[in-house]
Amino acid sequence: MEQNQIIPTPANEETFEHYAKAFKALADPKRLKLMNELCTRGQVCVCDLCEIMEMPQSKLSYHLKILMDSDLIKKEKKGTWNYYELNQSQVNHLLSPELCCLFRPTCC
Amino acid sequence: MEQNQIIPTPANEETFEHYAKAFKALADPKRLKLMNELCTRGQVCVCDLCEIMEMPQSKLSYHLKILMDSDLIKKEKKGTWNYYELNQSQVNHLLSPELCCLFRPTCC
DNA sequence: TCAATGCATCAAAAAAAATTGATATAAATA
DNA sequence: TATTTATATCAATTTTTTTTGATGCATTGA
Repeated sequence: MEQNQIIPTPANEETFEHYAKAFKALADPKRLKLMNELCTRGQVCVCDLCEIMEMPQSKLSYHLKILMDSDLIKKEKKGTWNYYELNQSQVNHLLSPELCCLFRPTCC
Repeated sequence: MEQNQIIPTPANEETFEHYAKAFKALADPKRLKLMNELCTRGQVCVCDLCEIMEMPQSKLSYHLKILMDSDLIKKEKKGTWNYYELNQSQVNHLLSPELCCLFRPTCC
């Protein structure tokens, strides 16, 4: 799925659906803030994110799921806690280097 | 607004709102196809786009407006016709080089 | 085993976006 | 000037997304 070399993507319906879904996940200011927090903090568990984002837990879970479904973030379970972090390779695949300081941890 | 050097973007509410709006414009498969058509064809007028996209005119105008409002496309009026084309600098500002073949005309 | 904590999911309600058909406006042409 | 063509916009409807509060399921620790 991910590679370093640029391989042409076919311009078909399926491709547009795929990217539309990814951009839909990015199309919300709270989710962008969420990604930015993960970008600067690294791994964070849901309960900490609730406080950081000042969001009820069910709402946060909803938004985390949307980001997960587009591979923009990753989850790691440690005992009772679920830790989330940015999925750098997917972010880099989609977004320009200009957006590095917001969402691309290794870039700046 | 646009520059070649990378200047850090502040991670505030306003910034997230701004990019959320841009990604929202990209968050629809028809609009992505539209951008891809403009990418490969260059300047196209609305009536031609209607046929290319197989879309009623009012619907097309709606989607063109959304792309315009995020600066992803540009309009040029020539007599009775309105010609639309991709706004390369904005596309490049947002999207990764990997997406070049779909939306970045000069790239491939 | 029992309570408490962390988290996902569900159903209902609210809000936002997309679609549709109709109408308005402006330029071109007869 | 009257008609046609190209396009934008509007209001009503439909569809999709988001929010909210409740519930359920693991896991931990008493």
